[in-house]
Amino acid sequence: MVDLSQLNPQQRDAASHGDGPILVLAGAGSGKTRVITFRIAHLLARGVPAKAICAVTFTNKAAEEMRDRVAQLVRDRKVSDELTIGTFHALGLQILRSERAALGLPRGFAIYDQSDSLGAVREAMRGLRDGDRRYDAKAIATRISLAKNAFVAPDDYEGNSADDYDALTVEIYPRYQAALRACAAFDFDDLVCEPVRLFARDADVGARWAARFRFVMVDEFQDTNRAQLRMVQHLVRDHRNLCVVGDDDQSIYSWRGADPTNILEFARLFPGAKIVKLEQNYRSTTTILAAANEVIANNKDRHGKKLWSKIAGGGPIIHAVAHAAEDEARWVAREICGLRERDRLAWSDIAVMYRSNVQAKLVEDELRQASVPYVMYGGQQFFERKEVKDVMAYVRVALNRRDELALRRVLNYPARGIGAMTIERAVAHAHARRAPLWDALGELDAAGPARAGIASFRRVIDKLGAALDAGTDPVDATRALIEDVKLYDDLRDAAGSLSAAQRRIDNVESLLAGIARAHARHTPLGDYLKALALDTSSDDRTADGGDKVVLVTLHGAKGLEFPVCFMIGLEEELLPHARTLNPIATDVTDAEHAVDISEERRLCYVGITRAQRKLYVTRACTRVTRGRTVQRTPSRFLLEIPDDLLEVRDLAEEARQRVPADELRSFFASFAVEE
DNA sequence: GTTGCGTTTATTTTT
DNA sequence: TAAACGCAAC
Repeated sequence: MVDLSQLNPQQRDAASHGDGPILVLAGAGSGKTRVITFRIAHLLARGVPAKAICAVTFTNKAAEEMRDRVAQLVRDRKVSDELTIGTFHALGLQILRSERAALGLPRGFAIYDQSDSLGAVREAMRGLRDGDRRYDAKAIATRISLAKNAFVAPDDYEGNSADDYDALTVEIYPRYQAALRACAAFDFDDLVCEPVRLFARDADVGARWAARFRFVMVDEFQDTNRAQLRMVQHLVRDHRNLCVVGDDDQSIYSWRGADPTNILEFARLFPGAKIVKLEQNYRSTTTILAAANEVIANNKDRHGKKLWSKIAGGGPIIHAVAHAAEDEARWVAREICGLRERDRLAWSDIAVMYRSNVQAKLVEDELRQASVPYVMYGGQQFFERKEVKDVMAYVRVALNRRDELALRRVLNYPARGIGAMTIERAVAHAHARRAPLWDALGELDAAGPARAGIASFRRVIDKLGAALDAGTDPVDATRALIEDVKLYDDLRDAAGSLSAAQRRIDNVESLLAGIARAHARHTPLGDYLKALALDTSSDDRTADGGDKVVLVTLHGAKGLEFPVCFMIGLEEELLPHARTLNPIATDVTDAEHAVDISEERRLCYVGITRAQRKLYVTRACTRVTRGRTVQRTPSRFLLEIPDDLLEVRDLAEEARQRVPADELRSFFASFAVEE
């Protein structure tokens, strides 16, 4: 039996809830993962088979953590392995894969990641309105993605006809979708939408999946979009055993399609739902929570919660005011050094959080100056590793000749004399006959200057495909391909230095190692490639082993916690951000709709509640923005924190007093460094 | 294809 | 300010 007495009364109430819908409003640090894992363990103990339980998360990391914690609780790996725990996208993929026949899909159907799908949008935009090709494909891709998130089908898209991009999307979205289907490809959003459409289209399949799970749980429910809600609604259609956990006050992703009404209107969506609030916080001091509560209380449209904790101490929140942004960053760096020396903190106990990535630059400079080790979480797109995607493209084509994007990616890579002209002719030929590009290539093979190149391309692909079909070790088959196309020679030629070339070769080798591991697990190669597309966390950015200060955006900080947190740049136009304050004219919103800063406030709330013991909120009075020095106004959110929780530090004043000591210190420091 | 220059534009990001 | 982008020339 599971020992639910380890939980507080509200947690226990939620974890032991039986049949029917339940909404768990879990405040920051209130132990929501604990509730979900105990609930799963409790259901198992009650005799519910593991196969009948499904838990959905947003990230692979969250899914992994959940599975580990359940495994720890039930102490039976066999049982915990039978649970369905994964992201919405992984679940969608599982559905598509098992209904492959009903959908008429080839075994090697493709998953298009963001850059693949952007490429497909570009392709769909070709030829259309050729005169002004200055349209940004990314803007269209975003609209298509948002439409899919809102479960709007290609033919139903309307948008705002006054908006050029919306109007363009009306034309592009159906073409894009048709192109994907022609390639037997799905983008990330399709992984959620298409299963739902299949359920509606095919009653048998729909009934089967409605009966597949007896209990469904969804984490971070405030982040779900319309399409995801549809999927969940279907999965619990027949039994309504749905447990969702989330926090409306931490809804910060509506800009990418999350629909907070899902959590706000849960009781209406699922009549008779039980609602449990988790308000005891096990993370932060009373001071920090008081500040958080005061700030978030200014938002309307919330379920309403007041976090409390038993953790005392930590002192007041430090409100540091610098003259210039550079001074702010320098002070943060020095204070971090002070914390380590005075309070014996590890670097990794400390985080610096900011609204937008550009703000990190000044802090980075100062930390480097002070020799403080740091990592940036999230940051920019991690390097795409072109060479890995190239090899994957070859394999993708070998598994699915219709995967046009992959085909075009490597058709002339490494160069084999197939120029833009030839490709265009082949594409035109294929589209005219509504046939796959691969077949068109076969017909062009007989003539033209690119004849030899096309023939050799088809030969290597066919050879790889045949080898994979024949059950050859996929690593051997792929390695043979790499040799056939002389990939490593090309990498060596293209790279600037020997070490750069070696790194890229190593990247390909680690892909091969991954394929080998998958093969050892009896995972089919196609399945492994699809999983790889959905998995970004295996990249080495999560390598957080080292003791380093963490630099992270407020968005990226959600779900994390640190003993000491610095929230920097708490100024109007930074938080709340200028883009929220003055929506650009081309946007739909206008004077009639007052600007809504509630999501910015939630962002601030998320930041405050990351801190366990000590919180610093800092700002500057002047800052260089776009090459201009501008006067800054304190963030309105800062003013919402009661004064008695804050201790103000005037850094300009402090610096003036400290100048002699500082100069002395830097004098000795320079002495020591130069020897 | 790649380099270089002038121009433009400035959130947040996972799957 | 600075990086990302478009376009022209190699």
